[in-house]
Amino acid sequence: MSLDRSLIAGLPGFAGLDAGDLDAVLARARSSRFPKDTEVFAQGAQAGSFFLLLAGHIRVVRTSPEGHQVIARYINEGELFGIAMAMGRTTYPASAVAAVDCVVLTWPNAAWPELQALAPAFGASAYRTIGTRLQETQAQVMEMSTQQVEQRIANALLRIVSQSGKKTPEGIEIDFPITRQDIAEMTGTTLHTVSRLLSAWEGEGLVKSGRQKVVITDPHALMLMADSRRRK
Amino acid sequence: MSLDRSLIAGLPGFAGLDAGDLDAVLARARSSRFPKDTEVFAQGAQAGSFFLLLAGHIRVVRTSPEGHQVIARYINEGELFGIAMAMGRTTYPASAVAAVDCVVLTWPNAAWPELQALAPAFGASAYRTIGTRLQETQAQVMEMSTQQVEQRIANALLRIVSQSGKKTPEGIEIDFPITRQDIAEMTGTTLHTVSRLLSAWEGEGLVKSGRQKVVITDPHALMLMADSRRRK
DNA sequence: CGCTGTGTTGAATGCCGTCAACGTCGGTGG
DNA sequence: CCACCGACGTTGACGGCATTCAACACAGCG
Repeated sequence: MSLDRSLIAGLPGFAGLDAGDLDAVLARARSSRFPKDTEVFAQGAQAGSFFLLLAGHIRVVRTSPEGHQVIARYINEGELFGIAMAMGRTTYPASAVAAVDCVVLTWPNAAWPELQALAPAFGASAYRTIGTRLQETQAQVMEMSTQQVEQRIANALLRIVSQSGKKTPEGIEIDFPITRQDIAEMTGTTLHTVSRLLSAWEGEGLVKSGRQKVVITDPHALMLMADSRRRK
Repeated sequence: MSLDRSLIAGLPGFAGLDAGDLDAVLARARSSRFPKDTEVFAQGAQAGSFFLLLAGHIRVVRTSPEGHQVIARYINEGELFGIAMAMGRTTYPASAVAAVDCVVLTWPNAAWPELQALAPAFGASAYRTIGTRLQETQAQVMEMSTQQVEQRIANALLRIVSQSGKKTPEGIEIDFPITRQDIAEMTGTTLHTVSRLLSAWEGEGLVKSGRQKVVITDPHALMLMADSRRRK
């Protein structure tokens, strides 16, 4: 058999399935590799499949008619993505780009009902995922409405490291390449402002940053930064 | 029987049900009236029920720990709301406040599986609703990232009238009371800025506004305003 | 060795938030 | 009926934060 059960056995959507069920789930899937900076799917394209990220990190990007880009979220290992179909959509609302080399499982939309039948937890888990993302996105709207750029960037960094942080001797590091521009597109600001802030924070010993790399050296101080309310 | 089938017969989630099924759906529901400015449910409260708005308009408000309020959306007649439960949540992530006198159907969470069994379209419709809201919220993030206040307000007004617009001799009117403050909380700005903008637009003949009232007199011109890109 | 992508930093502009004062409408109670 | 009061709305002045414009530095790569 080409795909090993252990790839998905530990995921919440497939908890409690026996070996045969897991094999049946995998039988409908195709595994593929996406090199860094390649698109898994493109915004506006017909949504014929849904995906599960086995390894790597994926950037979900929305592009406005005017060409502005916004990073809606990062997908971590083990997460579903591109589940437009479960939301009753026929096209993908955003593009998915591999932030590093990635391994992805792909199912055709037709497999959705089958997976739900095989794994009762699968549907619930998927819908919970969507619910969580709605929550997070609404929280982001609140942030953008009420917080200064400084705090939004601090929050964004903390959110990333909490999900994709790698401990190093110097602190917690974001374990995929991320540019100032990326951070700007996550927080609705410009790379200039991000650069200035990171430089300032580096001077204060909160972070250490380099080319496409950010290390949080003092998470606690950054958390203070994140919710020190400047506004009334 | 206390509730009439015609209340829900036309809604997408209950399409194609016969009279008996409709009665069964209604049998589990309770109808209640919420006077203007009363809460249907409160942010953070245990989510024991979900709701359908039969008549009126409801404001969904999120309040930050610091006391900032943001209007996440308005609920229109015929829409489900407070469906935290379908997203795997146990508390409501926002408050729902009646913008005018409202009539609301309430089901206990336990009725969710029953409704899905009775009306296969119900589940799909509900999940499509959540998907749509995720979409809209992400679009809002894009707006806030890339557009000026002026365009965000124009877009917000157009979105409202497209859903809750009432034609009048003078133009299209928002058919529930809405204050400058409300518009500010939808767009992440201040009531001062909204007031200035509306005054300016009134001078140019785009809108006519009064106390808790906004009428769009020139929708086309407002649409131009909405996506005239100032930024690069 | 030049080119492209990334990052830094300074200076100037301007949008929009903040502060402040006043005007107006509508409801309420004497 | 009128006076009062609170909620809502308007407008001006000021200033700060972040964008914009610009120039340079540096790394990686063909």
